[in-house]
Amino acid sequence: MDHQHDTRVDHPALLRSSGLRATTQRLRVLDFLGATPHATARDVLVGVRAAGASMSTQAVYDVLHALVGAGLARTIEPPGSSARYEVRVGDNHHHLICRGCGDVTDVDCARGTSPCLTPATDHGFVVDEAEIVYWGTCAACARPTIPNEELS
Amino acid sequence: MDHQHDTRVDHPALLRSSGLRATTQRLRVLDFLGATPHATARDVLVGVRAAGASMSTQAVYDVLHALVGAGLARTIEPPGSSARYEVRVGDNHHHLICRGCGDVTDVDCARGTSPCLTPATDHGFVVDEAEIVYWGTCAACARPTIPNEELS
DNA sequence: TGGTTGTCTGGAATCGTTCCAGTCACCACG
DNA sequence: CGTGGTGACTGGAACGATTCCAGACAACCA
Repeated sequence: MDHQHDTRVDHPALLRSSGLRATTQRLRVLDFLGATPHATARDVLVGVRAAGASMSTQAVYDVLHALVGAGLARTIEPPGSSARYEVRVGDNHHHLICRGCGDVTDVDCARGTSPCLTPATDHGFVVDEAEIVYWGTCAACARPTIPNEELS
Repeated sequence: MDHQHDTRVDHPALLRSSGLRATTQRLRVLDFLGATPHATARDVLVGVRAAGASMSTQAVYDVLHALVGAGLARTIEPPGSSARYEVRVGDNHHHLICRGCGDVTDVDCARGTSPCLTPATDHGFVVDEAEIVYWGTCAACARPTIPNEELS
């Protein structure tokens, strides 16, 4: 967990070059997302507040929407989970999602650029992306349960 | 749109063999889903009511959950859309989703059974399914707009 | 036929997300 | 550097999809 992350990115310049204002709130959110991939809006809210910012829920959503709209972030909406956000954009990567705990992990695309796959039949669609979600059980959930642990 | 659909399936027997009671409400929902793939809960509600049933929203959800739980239906949760339900289960098919109108279309898997793909790196996950969503523009949305139509 | 219990009813609640009018603060320009 | 324009945040409220809950109903089996 103690790895170098995007604190070296010039976030103010990044925002401005995307046509956005470099507000304090946006910088806080970008810092947080850089350190915490696949965070929910609530994760972001709690995280930026823990870092000393005073932001409302709405402001968090506003910031996230602005970032996504400018292509600096994107959303992942796993079934049964509130929306998650990541700043890894501009590449064609996919996700592993754990059926147990909901953990989301990036995985590089082994095939190439979008669309990395084409459907058997396109039904008249012009396909521009093939989004792949690998469902399974993560290492933590695959571990045997501790015998003393009660099943709910 | 005038095609034969699952009206010939013995829905009562299907339900009972899955350990569920063959209630009128469930039969209505199965009939509707057979005719209308990828329907939202609201679609189902409106649809079964149009067919003469008097059902509450909660009953619709209860029925859908029971069907999904018994493996007779499954959910699709496209981003930005409420949950959708389909009765095509037991095969490994994928979906085309239109970025414009949200239309969801089934597409057969060209690769085989689950998991039809494996990730470049599994990060410790035991992968059991690779879900593919082909994003693009459907034929209807790809048509040129009518010149008199105002852009909003 | 009657009893059991899964399922539906109908009102209410939850939660993630968005709306909205007013205030604030970034930043371009003089 | 100061200032005005306007994008962005505030704070209260609303919305919609979904779930909760206690009681009534109805499928089904003996």
